[in-house]
Amino acid sequence: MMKKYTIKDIAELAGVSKGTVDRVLHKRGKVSDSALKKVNKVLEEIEYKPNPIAKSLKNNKVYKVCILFPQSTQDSFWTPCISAVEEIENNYQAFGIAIEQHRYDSNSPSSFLDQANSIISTKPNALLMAPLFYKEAQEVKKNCLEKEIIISTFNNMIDKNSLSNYIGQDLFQSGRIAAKLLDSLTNSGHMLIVHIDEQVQNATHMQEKEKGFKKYFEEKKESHYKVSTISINKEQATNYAAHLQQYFNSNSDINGVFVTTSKTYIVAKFNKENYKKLKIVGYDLVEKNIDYLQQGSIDFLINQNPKKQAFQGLSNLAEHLLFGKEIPKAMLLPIDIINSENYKEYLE
Amino acid sequence: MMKKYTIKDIAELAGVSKGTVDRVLHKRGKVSDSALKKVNKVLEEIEYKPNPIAKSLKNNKVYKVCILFPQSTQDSFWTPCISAVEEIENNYQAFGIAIEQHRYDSNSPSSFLDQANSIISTKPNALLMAPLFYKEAQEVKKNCLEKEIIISTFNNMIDKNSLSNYIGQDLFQSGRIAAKLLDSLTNSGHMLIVHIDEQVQNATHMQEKEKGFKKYFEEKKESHYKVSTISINKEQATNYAAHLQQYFNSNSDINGVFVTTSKTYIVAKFNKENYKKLKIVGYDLVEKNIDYLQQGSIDFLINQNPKKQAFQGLSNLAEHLLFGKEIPKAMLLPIDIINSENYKEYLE
DNA sequence: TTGTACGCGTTATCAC
DNA sequence: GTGATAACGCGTACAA
Repeated sequence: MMKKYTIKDIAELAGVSKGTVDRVLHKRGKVSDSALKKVNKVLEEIEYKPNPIAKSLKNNKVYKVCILFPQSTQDSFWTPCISAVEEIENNYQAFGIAIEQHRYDSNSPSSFLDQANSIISTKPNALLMAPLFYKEAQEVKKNCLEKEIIISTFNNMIDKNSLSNYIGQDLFQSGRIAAKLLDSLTNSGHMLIVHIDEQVQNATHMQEKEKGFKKYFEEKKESHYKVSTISINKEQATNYAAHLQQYFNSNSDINGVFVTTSKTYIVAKFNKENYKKLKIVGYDLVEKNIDYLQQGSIDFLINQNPKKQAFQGLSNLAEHLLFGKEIPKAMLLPIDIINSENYKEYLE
Repeated sequence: MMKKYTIKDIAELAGVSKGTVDRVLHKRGKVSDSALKKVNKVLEEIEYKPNPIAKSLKNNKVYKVCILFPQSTQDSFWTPCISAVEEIENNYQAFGIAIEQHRYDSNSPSSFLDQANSIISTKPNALLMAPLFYKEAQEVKKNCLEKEIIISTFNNMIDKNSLSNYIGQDLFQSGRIAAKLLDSLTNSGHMLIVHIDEQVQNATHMQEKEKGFKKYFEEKKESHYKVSTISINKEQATNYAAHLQQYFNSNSDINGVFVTTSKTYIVAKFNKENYKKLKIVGYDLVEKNIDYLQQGSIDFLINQNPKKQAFQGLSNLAEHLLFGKEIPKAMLLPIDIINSENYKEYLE
């Protein structure tokens, strides 16, 4: 409950003026040797931390932070990001942070680019985005740098040297986790990786997961494991069940399936209605997946936690703008393993 | 980037002085009808949010927040709390929050009480504690209330009606999670719950977990499951292996074990060296558990996340003291499922 | 090279 | 009832 040391205190202790202390602290020069020594002596004895509240008091402006991610009508994976925005607004609105939410069509690179450029033209202080399209994201990044808009990305990385304040998960490791889970669920040795219904833009995503998955089984020494991969794209989407049935008929030794996207429910539905022998591990707490998780048709889900990603990203930006905190170059969030009993707490 | 509305703005718009606006906003009375109407009219038109930074500027004091939890020499479960304290210090020291860390002997109720009372006598602004001892905790709580010290608890609850700002997990649900995990790992029907090496004070903890575990199997319809329970206390601790061997010899159908404490490694060690057929689910990311997790002798760990608990507790207190945010009466944190592939991100 | 005065938004006090 | 003013801690502009 003691008092905090302020510049004024230091000035009094050193027998100089506030201005002089300020010049010493900020190394602006124009200080006599004798004054410098006096101030430094005091600074050594006490521990001075500038008050960030007072610092930011002068900023009577509203910082505009924009967030850009896909529409959730197309993929409910993104829905939780909305509540992240709401929470951040509650926390930081009074401090002068205004969040603007923008969405784009996850099937249209040009929609992403248009939205991003329209945001940039309004000159926000910072932009947090989930960039599905690599090439377009590069351009957006360039435009932001030009206009001195701070840029952060979440869920999808746009450069490996992390120059864009990435918040997300280690996708390779995430594939390993899926492998370990299926390994503990099954005893047979034939696993299937299923890529469902995603566009080219997510290729890196799925590839990383696949690599991690395979790596796990390669490392297992007593390895009698076999890993196969199939991709199902939109064109075949009219009849998933027939497609899957056909595949499993000729590969009846498979009993573990790793679905690399949030469309896990498609395989779960097939398994529940037709096949009934698969152990399934997939991604994300979307409604349909949770249904099958509760019914026991999906064994585990891996939570990519889009809400936490967005929340962290916005937090980092707000704290930086308000209090000058450094933005971490890369934050790898934990990868949550979800089963029918612990999903609830992760939903909110 | 627009300007924020301040009291001064409102005063100008309403044609009154700042003081009058202040009296209206804080309902201090002593305002004429005409002035009241003018100010209220402006307030309806614009959206005014007081600036919490300016509010707290006047507080040129250091708030003292104490945290009290068991020594980690006795149980490394508590070690991560230290880094929670460090992170909070980094975040809030400059705002005028000082954290004081205190520890007690987890085997000694009187040590807990002594430490707590010694803390209280220094009159901190708030106390966050992990109270292992129910009776003593009641007394501590009473003493805090008398001295107007804000009290919060983490990891262990001291009242069910949540009058003490509890941060922790749903232990019943945590038992259900363990059950589901063992259910997916084994096919036989005999499960064993092992309570190891804990004192009476943790009885509630372990009972809740046991209840949840049993409930899960009761609910399973096609239930050919059997659940047994054993407790191993300190006296028998000299020879865990013999003790366990004896039990399993006469219950050889058991192949799933749920250990309700962080001493999970004891059963894992026995299994690795002597028995080799158990699937094991237990608690907490302590070093020995992680070793066995990596070796495959423990299948899953449930993370009670003491660091996050402590971090949340301290955050809540700091934000309350600095900016007047409300302290949640109860925060139930997610219950993390950990395997050999995802423990790393949860450690830091 | 140094000291002083002012502004930021809020609140409390004091004089009218 | 009301309005003017000081104070909080920091940065900065300006005068000495």
